[in-house]
Amino acid sequence: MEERYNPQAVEEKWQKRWEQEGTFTCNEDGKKPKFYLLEMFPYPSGRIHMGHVRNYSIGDVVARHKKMRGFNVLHPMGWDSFGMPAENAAIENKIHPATWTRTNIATMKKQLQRMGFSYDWQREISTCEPEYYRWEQLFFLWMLKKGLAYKKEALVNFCESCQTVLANEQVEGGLCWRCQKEVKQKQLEQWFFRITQYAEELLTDTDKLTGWPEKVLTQQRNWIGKSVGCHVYFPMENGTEALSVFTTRQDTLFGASFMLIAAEHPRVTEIAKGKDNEAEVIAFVKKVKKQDRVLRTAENYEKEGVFLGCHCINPLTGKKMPIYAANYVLADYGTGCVMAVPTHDQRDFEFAKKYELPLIVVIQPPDKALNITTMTEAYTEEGVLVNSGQFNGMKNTQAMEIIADYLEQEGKGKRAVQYRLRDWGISRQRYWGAPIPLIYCDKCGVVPVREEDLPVLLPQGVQITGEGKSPLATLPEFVNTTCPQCGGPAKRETDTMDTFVESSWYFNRFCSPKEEKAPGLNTQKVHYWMPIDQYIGGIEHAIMHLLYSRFYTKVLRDLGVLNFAEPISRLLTQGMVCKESLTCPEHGYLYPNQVENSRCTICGREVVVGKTEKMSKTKKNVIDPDTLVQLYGADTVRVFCLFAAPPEKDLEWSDQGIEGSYRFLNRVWRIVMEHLDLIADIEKYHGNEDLPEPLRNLRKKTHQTIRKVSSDLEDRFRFNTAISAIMELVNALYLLEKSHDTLTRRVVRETVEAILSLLAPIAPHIAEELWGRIGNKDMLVTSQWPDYDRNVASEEEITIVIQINGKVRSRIAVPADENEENIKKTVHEDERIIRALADKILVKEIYVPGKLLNIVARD
RNA sequence: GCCUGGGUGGCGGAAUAGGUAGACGCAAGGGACUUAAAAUCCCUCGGCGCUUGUCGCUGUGCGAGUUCGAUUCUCGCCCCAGGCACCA
Repeated sequence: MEERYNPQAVEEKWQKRWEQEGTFTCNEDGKKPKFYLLEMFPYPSGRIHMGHVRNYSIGDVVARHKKMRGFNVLHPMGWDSFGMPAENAAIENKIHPATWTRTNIATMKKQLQRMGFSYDWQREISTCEPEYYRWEQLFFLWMLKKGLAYKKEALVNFCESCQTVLANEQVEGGLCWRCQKEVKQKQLEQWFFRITQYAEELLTDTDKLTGWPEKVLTQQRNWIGKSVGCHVYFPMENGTEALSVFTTRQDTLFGASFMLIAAEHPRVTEIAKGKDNEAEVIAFVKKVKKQDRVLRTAENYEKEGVFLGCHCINPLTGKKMPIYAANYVLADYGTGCVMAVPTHDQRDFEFAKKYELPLIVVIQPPDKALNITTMTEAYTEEGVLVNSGQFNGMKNTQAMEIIADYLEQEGKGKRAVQYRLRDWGISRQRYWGAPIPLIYCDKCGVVPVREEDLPVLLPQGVQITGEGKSPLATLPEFVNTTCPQCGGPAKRETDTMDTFVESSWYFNRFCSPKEEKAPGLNTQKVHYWMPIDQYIGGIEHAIMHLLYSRFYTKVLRDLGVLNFAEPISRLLTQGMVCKESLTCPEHGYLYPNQVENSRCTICGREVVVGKTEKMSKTKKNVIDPDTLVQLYGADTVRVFCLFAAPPEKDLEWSDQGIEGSYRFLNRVWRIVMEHLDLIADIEKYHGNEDLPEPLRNLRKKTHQTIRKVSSDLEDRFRFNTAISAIMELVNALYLLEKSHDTLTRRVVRETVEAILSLLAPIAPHIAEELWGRIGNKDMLVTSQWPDYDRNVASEEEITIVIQINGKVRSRIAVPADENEENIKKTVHEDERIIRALADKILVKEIYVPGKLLNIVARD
């Protein structure tokens, strides 16, 4: 009896071999072209889930394929190991974040190794270790020196009952997730990176990112949100400091009939001071501060405001404009003040109607006359200026520049560019992050930690309760220090850095993971490998992680560390693996294995099936691949993940179908074993003579499959269709009758080799095993990707579709090089076409070479 | 709400430059092999209709449009997902 496919044995054997031989260890020297392939490193949340497996299976196919294509491939893996879940685990299970994190890393590393991914594990990094974050602290100091890091007040979510700062994720419907009390906004001094200084470069460089998906670039451009307009100065009637406004609609300036200031803007309380309704204003400001920032500016959100008892002057009309504090204006965009033009802005229109404020039409549409008493909505289209003094009669689009010129001449305004992008707040009032290396001295102020004193280590002995101030602030031995400048007593900064900082430069560190000299990056090595040739990760990182990484790269360039401006040449954003979340009314989110017959296994209550969303530890809607690996082996899991959908598409998880992938690998195993004795010691066919038809067809299919799989892997990243094609080739091989004839054996050998080579990046273990069994001495993983012969792959006969008025009526088979004239002749001899055209008049014929002939006919 | 994507059989998906809709696989049904089961192999498989055919109509979220021809392009709508600056 033939030996059966035993994935566990095969996979463990080859994983050991690859490790022993250092197959995936790489270095800089070598004559091959370099290829840096990187997948987004995981947060070590506990166990690998299907989202990771999908991401890393895709990456591994590319890495192994590139290796077979002759590239010197860098394919590293590491851990984005600072973050909130470690602290949550500490609160829940009283386990130290470091212990929890390192245990998770060990587990997940084992899981990844069992998947057979081709990582160079010698380069493994973990961002929570001082060897990593010490350089980040150094970069912080350098950024501070350049003014790229600075401190300012900013709002945080604060729960007064827990006395702690909450992440957005920890606020559920405006309430604290732990105590259900109302969450307040609190002003805190926080550190920021001046990403806005790079806004223009980040924007213009998107044009250079030709290897990025357009949708990601569009999202980044919109996020940066450049708008071109003017600052306009509105003098106060009482002579105090004029209000400066940013507008992109200076053409509507004559229609500005009132002024709006963001409720949380410091100017609001200042202006209202001593006014009759000061108390009312203060109450309003308090109320708005509680409103959700996102909702507040929504189009259909109730617009609210309060009169500040004061006017400013329209600089062009000289008219008095009442000043209101409003909820739909944001303090941190533009100047925080907006000139309201109710006739030509919908939100201002609604506000004006509500508070009975004056309307002035300044743009007249071409087809109708606007009337302020009958208008039901703002007119936001183009038109001709009216009520606009010397600019009357101009098209509003033309008046843009002219009015801007006028404002500049008169000193009443200035052209200006505004970005929606805000500076990157990096302070976190948390323990499990990189400490910000600063010291506060009563005498010297803010003093940077001396470079030679880095790293500022995270202290170990800490109690994490989820309540009270930042954990570091509770440790006197950490907080109390001496000032590096004056030697007097001083206190350390107790905030840690946003974990996005670590992931903004880790790809550089992979190039010299053990570098101990400042700045932790060996320039020669980094410049050999960088930029990343192919980056692969979830679409959910389209904006923040990828934008921060681009920014940080430009900063490191300007700090003289790097010599390039963009870290990623080609980007593949994979869709998410989604699954519905399950919640128990008593126990919250549940893992799939905590549910039986739609009941919670802890308390027996009925579970609520939530919406389908990306797999995450928080939602517990994760699938652990281990059981699948145990059942079917890593190769099957890899094939299944790749076969289920194209990489960019979201994948709603269902384990239906994994049997099919397993069956396919079994079919591959069996067909090779069946032919083993016939093909083991024979050379593959590579001649030119005329073959009998079944062999000719098999060869054709073989070469077509090589062509198809090559282009699917290389150009299209369509692994699902690549696998389909290999399946078809395997099916074709099954249809061939076995024979001892030498020619057949040689052609079969060619096909089998092709199947195994094409399968090598996708299901590497089984391919490697069978490759050895058919008598190859060298490993498949380091062998060459197969070539195809165009002539062998080409079809000698093609099908031409015949349509009448766009509907398929017949098909004819013709030689591939048949000319149009002969095809038309054959078509008109086709019985079904003759019948269909019997009572019709031929109008015209459209011939698409090699594809179809459409006959347009009428009755 | 805003920004960005997506929607094709019972299911996952295919159709690569506007040109054969449903490749490949799953599930289901029928059959072969077997004492039996598993495994394997073969057949059927979008819907409706009939004269059961190399048949007709219909069909790619919904409604319109452009075109000889639209899953593909344009406009409007519905639904789903991602992001919205402290989840990573």
